[in-house]
Amino acid sequence: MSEQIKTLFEEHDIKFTTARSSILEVLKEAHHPLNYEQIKEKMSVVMDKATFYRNIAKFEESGIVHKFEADDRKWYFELSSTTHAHFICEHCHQITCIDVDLGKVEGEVKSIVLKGTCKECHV
Amino acid sequence: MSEQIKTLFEEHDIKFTTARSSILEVLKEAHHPLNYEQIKEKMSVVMDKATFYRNIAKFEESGIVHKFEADDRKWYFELSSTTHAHFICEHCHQITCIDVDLGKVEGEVKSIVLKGTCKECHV
DNA sequence: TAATCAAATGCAACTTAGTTGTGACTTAGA
DNA sequence: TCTAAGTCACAACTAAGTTGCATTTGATTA
Repeated sequence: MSEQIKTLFEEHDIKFTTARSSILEVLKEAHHPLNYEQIKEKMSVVMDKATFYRNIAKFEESGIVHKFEADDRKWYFELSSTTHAHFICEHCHQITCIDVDLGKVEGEVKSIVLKGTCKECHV
Repeated sequence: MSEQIKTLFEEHDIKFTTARSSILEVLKEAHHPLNYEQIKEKMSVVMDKATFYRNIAKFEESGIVHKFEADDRKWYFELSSTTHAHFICEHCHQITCIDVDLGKVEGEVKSIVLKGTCKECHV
């Protein structure tokens, strides 16, 4: 387990378990949001989906992980970082992180999701 | 039925039915996106959810209606108009339409969803 | 190191928005 | 009015995510 992840557990007063570190390990390696299925495939340990979702909920509560819905009725997860936008292509379903300048928006924005056709799929 | 809706059916070569006009009537009156339950409540006729979703699918195909997922695992529908953003408050779950200036984004953007805390809920 | 106990896990059953198959019924057009 | 193509209601289904509960695990204390 990486030092970075160990520190996350300590900072947020979360009990260490192999299941939890395995989830965070995957999210740390990925550089874009992943859903349950994708994370499951990459994880080194096998765990029940109930365990997965409960741990994700814990991470969310602590602000370690951020989640959002794409257009496929699935939750996508990523390690929290500065607020940035996600572009979801309706054709290839690829999710990419992008920087956008919103200008002024009233209220506090926590997530931004754009949908459409990415430049690869756009004719 | 309003002339506007009658015209929509003709323009898009969609067969007229009471179920269909009832759905569009509700969407026309609403000035923000609604989900199935909300539309059902407001509709003057009773229809099966299968009928509802199949008709919505038809409208989408024709580009009359636009849909997106909020953060509650439900689809929200509205009449298509110029591309604008939706702000979903994580506290009061109110969905509001807002104008944002995205600057340059590669690809073609069809929908923009912002989530966070609206100014009413923000302390 | 062993005992303790709150917290985490696995399993199975459940929830629910949305989807699909099918036979009966409408609608538009001749 | 008659007919074919399309639409409808009903019921059964799908699947991501949730919940209850008995068992296991890991941080803490002795």
